[in-house]
Amino acid sequence: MSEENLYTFENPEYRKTFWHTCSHIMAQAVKRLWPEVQLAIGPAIEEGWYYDFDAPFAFTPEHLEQIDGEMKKICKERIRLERSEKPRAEAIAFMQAQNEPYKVELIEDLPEDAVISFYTQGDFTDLCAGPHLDHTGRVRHNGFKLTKSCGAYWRGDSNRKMLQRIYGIGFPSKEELEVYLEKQAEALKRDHNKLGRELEFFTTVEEIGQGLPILLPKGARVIQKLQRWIEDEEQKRGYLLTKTPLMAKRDLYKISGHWDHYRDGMFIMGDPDDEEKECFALRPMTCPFQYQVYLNRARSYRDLPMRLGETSTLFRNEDSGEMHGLIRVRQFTISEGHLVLRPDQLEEEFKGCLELAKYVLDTVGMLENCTFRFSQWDPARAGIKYEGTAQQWEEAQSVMKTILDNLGLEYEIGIDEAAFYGPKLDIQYKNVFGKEDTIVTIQIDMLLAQKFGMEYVDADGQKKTPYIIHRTSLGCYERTLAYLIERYAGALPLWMMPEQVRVMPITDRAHDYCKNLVAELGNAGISAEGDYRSEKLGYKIREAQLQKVPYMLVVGDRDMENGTVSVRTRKGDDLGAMTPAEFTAKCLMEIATKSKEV
RNA sequence: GCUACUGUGGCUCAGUCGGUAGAGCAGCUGAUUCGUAAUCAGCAGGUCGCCGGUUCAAGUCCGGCCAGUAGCUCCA
Repeated sequence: MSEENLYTFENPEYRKTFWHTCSHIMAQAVKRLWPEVQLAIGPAIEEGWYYDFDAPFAFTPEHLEQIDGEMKKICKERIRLERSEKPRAEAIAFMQAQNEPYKVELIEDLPEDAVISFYTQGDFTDLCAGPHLDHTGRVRHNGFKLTKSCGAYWRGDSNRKMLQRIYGIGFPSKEELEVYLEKQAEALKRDHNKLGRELEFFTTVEEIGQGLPILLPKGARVIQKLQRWIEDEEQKRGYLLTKTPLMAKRDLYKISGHWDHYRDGMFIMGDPDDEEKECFALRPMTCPFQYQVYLNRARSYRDLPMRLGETSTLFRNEDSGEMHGLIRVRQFTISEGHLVLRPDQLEEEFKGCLELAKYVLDTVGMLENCTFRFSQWDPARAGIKYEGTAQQWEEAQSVMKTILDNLGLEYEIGIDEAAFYGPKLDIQYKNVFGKEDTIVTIQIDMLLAQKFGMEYVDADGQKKTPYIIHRTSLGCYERTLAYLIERYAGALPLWMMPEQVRVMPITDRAHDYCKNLVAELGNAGISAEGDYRSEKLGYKIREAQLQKVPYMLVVGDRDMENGTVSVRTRKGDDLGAMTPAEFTAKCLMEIATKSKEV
């Protein structure tokens, strides 16, 4: 990067520095307004910055306005930021004198030999590693905005005090800020939780409960199309379909380890502590159920790889604050699968799983926005969160690393993101708020086969323990539907739309012609509906457009005379007149190729 | 689970200082038959999330619960 580009927003380092200085300006403003407020931490983040405060009152929008006003003053004052260092004891004494206990704790936790640096801007000094801009005037008084305030635990620990976090975003100019805010507002219009309800894909009902959405006919139809496609695709790739129970006695979960590691996350029926009486739990995952398929009889090395697939409904008792639309729910259905393998098949099969996942995500148009995360264990939580020995974990993780590196896959590493039985490759997707969730996961498991006594007789006559891959292909259907709604702003590709064509007679004279057309399209496998209300054409078009119906077929006297239909797309393109046969062929072609056009 | 905020017909919202609920869209009925984003008229629709308290009187004030939103924590 050339010298002149160094100090521009193009440079991510500069951007972080800019936002970090913004966070100091915000902290200075808060301290000027309310000296009793204590400071925690205030970093730059991916988009903007935040600062955590411990205040004796709750920040309201009015407080944020006051802070904003004070920040503008600080920008105009063009205060220089000066770096300084203090020895450890002096640094602690300084922050104690300032009555900043959180800062004291931060310093105490630094290694003995750490350089402890401070940044001072006028009357405000903060513990900080830097770097920073040279003076506060670099931030324009109209180039930033405080976006929200909310609670956040001190040091991310839910057992410690909840502080108040204020988020902000800023740019070198007012115009850039406005462009950003405009883009944000546009993104929020795609929010599946709003659009999905408006378009009647799903709804929720208070009496049914949190995280239990009702899929309305349109949403149910989309999911049905996705499921049929995935089940067929998996069958082509050698998967065997299974159908296993939605619940089991606690005994099963004791074997799998879920009783010890996941009991709080399960819906339990019966008294879990009364060993005399039967106790059931709804399944939070499919693994131990699908393993029974393998265990049904003795297996030979010739049976492997055994690829088991199931459209599997799961139940997880998420905490009440976690639910979100269709993205985080308590009951959902996933494209679940388990592959039982010989060690020499692991790499090939893992590749196959990844290829399948990439193929389906690409087909639905989501792959380009996915990122990959190699989720590893945290040795510090061995035996608490994780089962198995360090040796087993090292082996599983190194096998996965080799596979990923051989594939040349770009990924980031997530420490302490693994499953309790093994490392994962998670495919992540961001919603309109920028929040990331796992859409697809592929996991290597070297532990559970042994727990369940799964074996195969190898060519040498010896009994051996297989490896297992846990994986999804399209992931959770509810979550995928949510992301599809956001990705396409509700205008899903033709092949998955519940209503693909709407036929619109201009006058009553065209009703019979249209009814015929709807029936013919239906026979050809195209979902079509007719709008026979005595409304004007513009009205019918507007309504179909708002409902994102891909094709509108307009039929008037002219079309009836010529034996044609006038075709219009939801994008607003007029494709002119064509014969019903021509239109049907065009439509069927686009459905068959799963086209993303229209 | 935690912090903050929100809850008025299917949807979007109004409702003053506490005085007994109002509009638009959607729906229904009728008229209209109109060629590419809203035809006109009429009708109907609400225990103001639920429970309790204060008060002569609560949509409005207070408490609890339920549900929703953002974030934190969690996410096999």
